[in-house]
Amino acid sequence: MPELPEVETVRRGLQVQVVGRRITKVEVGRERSVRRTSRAAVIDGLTGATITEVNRRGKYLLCTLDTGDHMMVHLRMSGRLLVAAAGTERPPHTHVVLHLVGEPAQELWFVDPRTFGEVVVFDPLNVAVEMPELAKMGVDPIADGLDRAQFARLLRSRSRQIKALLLDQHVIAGIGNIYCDEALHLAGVRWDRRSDAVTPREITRLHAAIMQVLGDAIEAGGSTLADTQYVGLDGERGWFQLHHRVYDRAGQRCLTCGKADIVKVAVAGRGTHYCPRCQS
DNA sequence: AAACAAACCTGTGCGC
DNA sequence: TGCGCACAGGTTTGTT
Repeated sequence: MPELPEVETVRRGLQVQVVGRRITKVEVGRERSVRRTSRAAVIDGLTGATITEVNRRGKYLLCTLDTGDHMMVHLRMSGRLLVAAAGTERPPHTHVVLHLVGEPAQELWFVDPRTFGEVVVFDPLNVAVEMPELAKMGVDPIADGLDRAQFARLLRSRSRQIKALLLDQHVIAGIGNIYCDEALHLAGVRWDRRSDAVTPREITRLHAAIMQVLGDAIEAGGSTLADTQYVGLDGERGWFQLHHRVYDRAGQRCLTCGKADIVKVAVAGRGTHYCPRCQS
């Protein structure tokens, strides 16, 4: 579910509401959410610790603790982080709860119906062993910055369908299905173009489209679809879905040309939305 | 190397 | 109203 803009929105919420507060108690319900390590490792690693910093790399949230350890949270498809007053009734599928000191006392909930997401406490000195995917992650367009020249080099480094390349977290980190389809549409580039055959003019357009879509979506607090799966830390909805031009609009008139209908096809199991007239 | 398909889970929406 | 199937924002693994 959450892509870079949604994760960034959560990160900003954590920055304001959770940084500097000590964790007094930790509850782990479903062990699957902490499967990378163990229930004990997460409870022992977090109890008594204070989160001093919250960073994001791609779709990974990385919290620095005053103990020297780091806490990684990945929301995958259905994960949510929520802050609520201590003692508030918890929603179904609340698998990890961090009790935060303060007045009033609050709790940070990790809620995840599909249980694809995870919470990991690890020693950053052992990152290569405990979180190997972090070392292999590609450039984050927002956190690291991504200029046109570097983007052009990434496109030419492989010969793949452009959509597959943009979704590959080892190449560019943070773009998911929604923002990929939206960026390709804005740039007028079809999903099945070869990455190394995109023209210089198209590279310029696609680079600008990616930066704009991600930036605008962050400003809008991400996209909250009809199922309301994604919400921010306080349960607030994002509104970028109101600006979607192709995602989840199959069969509807293209908002760009006003003449063709949006087509949806399956590409490697992912729904892919595009305008056959605007994108070539 | 690239492109699928399947796997991991649960919930929801749709057609019948 | 109820049932069964398809599908969902992600990522990994295995197979062509």
